[in-house]
Amino acid sequence: MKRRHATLSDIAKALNVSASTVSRALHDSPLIRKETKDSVIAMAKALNYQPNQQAIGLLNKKTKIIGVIVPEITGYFFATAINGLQDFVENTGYKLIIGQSNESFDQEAKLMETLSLARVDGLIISPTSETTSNIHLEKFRESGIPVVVFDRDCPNFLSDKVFVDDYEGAFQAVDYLIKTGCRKIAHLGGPANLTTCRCRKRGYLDALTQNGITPDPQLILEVPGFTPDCGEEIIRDLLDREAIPDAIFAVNDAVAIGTMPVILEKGLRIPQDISLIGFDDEPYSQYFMPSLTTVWQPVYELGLLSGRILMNHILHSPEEYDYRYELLKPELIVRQSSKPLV
Amino acid sequence: MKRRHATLSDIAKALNVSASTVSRALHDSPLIRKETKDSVIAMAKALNYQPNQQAIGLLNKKTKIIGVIVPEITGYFFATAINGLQDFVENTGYKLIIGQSNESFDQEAKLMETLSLARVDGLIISPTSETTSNIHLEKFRESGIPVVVFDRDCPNFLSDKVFVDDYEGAFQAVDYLIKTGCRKIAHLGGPANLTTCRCRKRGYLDALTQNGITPDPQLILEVPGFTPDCGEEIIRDLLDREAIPDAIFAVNDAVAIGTMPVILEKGLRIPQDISLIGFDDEPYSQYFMPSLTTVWQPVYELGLLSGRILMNHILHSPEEYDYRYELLKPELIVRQSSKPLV
DNA sequence: CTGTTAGCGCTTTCAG
DNA sequence: CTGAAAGCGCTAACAG
Repeated sequence: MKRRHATLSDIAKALNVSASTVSRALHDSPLIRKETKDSVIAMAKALNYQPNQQAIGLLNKKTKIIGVIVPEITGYFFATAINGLQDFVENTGYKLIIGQSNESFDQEAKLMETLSLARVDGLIISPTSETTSNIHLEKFRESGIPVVVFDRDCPNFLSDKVFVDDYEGAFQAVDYLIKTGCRKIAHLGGPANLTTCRCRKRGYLDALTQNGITPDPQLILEVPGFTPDCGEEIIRDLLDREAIPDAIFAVNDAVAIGTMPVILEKGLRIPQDISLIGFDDEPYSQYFMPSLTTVWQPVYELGLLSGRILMNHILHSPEEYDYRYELLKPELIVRQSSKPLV
Repeated sequence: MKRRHATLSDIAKALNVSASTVSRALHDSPLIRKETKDSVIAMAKALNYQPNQQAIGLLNKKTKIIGVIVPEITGYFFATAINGLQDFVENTGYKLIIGQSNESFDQEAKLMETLSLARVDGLIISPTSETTSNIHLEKFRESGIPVVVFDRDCPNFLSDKVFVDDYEGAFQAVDYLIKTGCRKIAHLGGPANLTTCRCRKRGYLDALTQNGITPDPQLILEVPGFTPDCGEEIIRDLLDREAIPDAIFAVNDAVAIGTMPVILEKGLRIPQDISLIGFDDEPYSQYFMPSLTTVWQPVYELGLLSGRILMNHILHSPEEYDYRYELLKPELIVRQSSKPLV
């Protein structure tokens, strides 16, 4: 049974008043007599009135929707960030439309097109590993829609930005490896186009050199993606060489975990022969054996803060706006896949 | 620099024609002369015209938004289902608004309120483990908004439904355990209010009895949630008893994985002393050691099909509608945490 | 082939 | 205190 939604004038007619009176009453305007208000409110409830957001939006040019674009949603990292985002946004009356770029620039551009059409009031985005141009973002900003870039940077694009200090996290991890006696530390890095991956690599390199170790190019590898099979594949190459590393710092937990079966299968022990450190602290990482040492990231906060900053920008959009730049602190979580400090 | 979005009449004015001509031209109406069309299209592009969905929606009472409510989004299961859903919906011009109920009935009800306010054209929902009443769903249906229930059933609620055959998956898993020589098979079941959990339990029970084994109530436990620590906690109780099971069938992979460290720590071997089977086939499950035997579910298809059915209902909503009921087939994936067939 | 008009549901002047 | 009227951007009769 399809019932039309009740409208303002439905209430107005039922009460023999005008639509504007009803509108004002519902907005608790001081211009309306108490009794009128009460009867209006009662009738609204009786008719199960719900204001039509589209009409309101049409009027004040707002959709109360914010767009989110992430590379993917099935992994722990972005799903958790979205979680934080949503928990914040929920209480503001805003809704989230989420799109996945699948690490494809074209899909990302297409999504932005869709979101632009949907007239979102703001955008939160983490770019793909293919994204090198900002034209699509610039177009968004030119039409006055606030944008927050999070986790992965879009260099040269001016906007609010919220990141995790990847450099610091990587530095700590590698520094820790060195302090536990490791010298030949390999790095399984991610796609070099991503700022996160570049930062982690820099952290790795700096930790080495500051500890008097010359980085060995042979030990610096790049995986094409962030899944366990990427780790599995690349570790086979690495372990087939004569000089085997005594530690591995992987770009994330998934890659690290992909290496574990191969390492053990070669008769090597973790951490006695090879220490292993990941990045992200995924929920499962502590359940592997040995449990995985990793760098925890404040992902939930990352999403939450991005949401807070965007909403702030949307609601009190000033003429002159100072873009924010936030850097959240990660934390090394030591478990069994690395040796104890000596 | 905030530029107003171009409107139909902007184009009309620039070309000295009426707004309706522009509208018709843009819709490629046969009533419009080719030259007019061309000039309109050119001008639309020049002004970067984007039709205002809110105005259109206001007119034809559609938002082109469909609401999605899932218990959570950070786990592999629902994230992947949403993935499938989104991949389908993407090409239809519809957008998704996703909400998480966090297994709370109140949050679920509140989300439905929000989605109703947002005037979504349809709803896809997997209810919480607390949901026992359908009043909120009924209200939705009464206002004529198509609903698809997926994965977890809302008994007695009439709508399209898409599930995985949990009974069948569980039966296969337990039958396999028995065929590999296990007799004392424990079940770590999930919240009994969930149809999925009840079906899995029934599959477990039937597999036992059909193989001439009397179920042992001592071996049938219930975990409060779906995380590894739930498994960790409950397995400690179980292994503290004198009669230790020779196999465990867990409600999902996460719970199964939570038990692994405890089992091994007690000096028991998997699968020689205890076979272990999970449910879901999460991405990491094959990387544990031993790798986890599990029941794979067609999650992506689950989401995709739910989307397809909903869109079909929305687009060709007939007067008389036969609700669909789809049951997708899971598949047992045998790995190292269970013994080979004898 | 094209223009005029009305109206989707709501808010907001401007008049009473 | 309340009503009438205009308009957000678009489409769909109804006229030419």
